[in-house]
Amino acid sequence: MKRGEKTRQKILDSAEKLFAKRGYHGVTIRQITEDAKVDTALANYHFGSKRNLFDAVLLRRAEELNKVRLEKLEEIEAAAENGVASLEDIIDAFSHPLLDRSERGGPGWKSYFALIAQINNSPEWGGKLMTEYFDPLVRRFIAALKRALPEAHEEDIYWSYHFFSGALVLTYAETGRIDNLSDGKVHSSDLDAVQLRMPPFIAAGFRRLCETSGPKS
Amino acid sequence: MKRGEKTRQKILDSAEKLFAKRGYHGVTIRQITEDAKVDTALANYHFGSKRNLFDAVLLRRAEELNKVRLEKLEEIEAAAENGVASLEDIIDAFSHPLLDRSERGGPGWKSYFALIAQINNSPEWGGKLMTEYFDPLVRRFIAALKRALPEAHEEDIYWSYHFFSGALVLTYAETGRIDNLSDGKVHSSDLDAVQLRMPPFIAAGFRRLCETSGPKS
DNA sequence: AATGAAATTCAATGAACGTTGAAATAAGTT
DNA sequence: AACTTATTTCAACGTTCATTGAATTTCATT
Repeated sequence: MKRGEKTRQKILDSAEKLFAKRGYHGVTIRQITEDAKVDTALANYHFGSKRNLFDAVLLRRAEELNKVRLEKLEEIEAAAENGVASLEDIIDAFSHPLLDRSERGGPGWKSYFALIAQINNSPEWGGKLMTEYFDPLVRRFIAALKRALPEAHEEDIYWSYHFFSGALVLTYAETGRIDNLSDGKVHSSDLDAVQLRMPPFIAAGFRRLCETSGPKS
Repeated sequence: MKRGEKTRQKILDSAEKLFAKRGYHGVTIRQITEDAKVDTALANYHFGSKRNLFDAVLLRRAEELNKVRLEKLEEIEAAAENGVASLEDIIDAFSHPLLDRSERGGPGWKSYFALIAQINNSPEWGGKLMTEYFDPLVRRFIAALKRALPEAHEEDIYWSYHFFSGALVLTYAETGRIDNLSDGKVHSSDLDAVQLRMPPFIAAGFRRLCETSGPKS
């Protein structure tokens, strides 16, 4: 490990945690460096600017994420006899790596997903930043979905994916709202419960929309 | 209209627009009052504090929204012969008032929904604020869903609603990401296309999850 | 041990922040 | 027209912001 690397990682960890809680504008460099127990000036020394630090936080885990999701997709396609994976498997390959890391990857991953959930729905970052980090992978998944639903109109695939994406992102936002709504009968932190339910729910939606002629039927 | 009411509304309009674009912490009182073309001090004079102004923005349209959504639900329940509305109708009653106002209600409504989408997925506001403004209505809808799916386990209803909610919220966030992904084949601003597809997609998910014994089948 | 670069500390910068009090203006009431 | 109250303007408050330059310390390499 290089000389300043421990400091760099401590700053990234604190930035990740605080950005996840209050967003980019809701956190100051001073709060981050105080949480990391390092001098205020070190954030700018290591990352150049607050905005660069934000990008570094997003990038750090995005690469691993994209890699493992792609591997999972290729795996299930290789296992399918005709090279076309099932809808349920595609949905699982897309969501499982995220939910699994949020559930069992430690607090850093949990913060990371909370941050992604937040910026995903914001006009300031949602379009540009998310596109930059995740679109190549998503395009690959959509290609798989098209093969799994060969009769589908393209628009129905895109809207179905869009619904899927929204459901998934709200899940790992873990705002706890469903806990209140259900009076404690379900817990937003119980991502294993989601893993069980997301593929059948979403796959059924895809089939209803994409296997019939047009959205009305 | 009372004396300062025009100023109040101009401040609310500008605050709504700017908060939607960059979030609570990303906007300053000075930017808001400059956009509204009023003196800086007037925001504090009329609303007391920045935070109170934020709440006032959220509250302004929430009441109308809750009212019309509840009316729609009661309407379809009254029209159903046994008082139990269909899944598709419930989903439509929940989402249509939102999507319709975002599409045809003018730029203020569009900003409002973008703002709601943003804070819905944030830990800072998502749990507490959303609960405060919308939970009573959501509980009413969940009761209707339970009646439409009498065999369902409660947990499956809550998780299905959760997926529904995530899909809906991402829709009216309108970040434009789906536009890029589809190379312009679909447009995130085409909410009529969503109105057509959301009820069948979501209803199929509900049925798959809630009409079978457990999530695995 | 000496050297030199990298990392860290310290103090300070100018700018912008939310908020406020006092003065000025506008409008409704008598 | 005089009075009263609500609204608006103006200037400033103290605080905090991201960032920086210079001084100091740390550490790997000689």
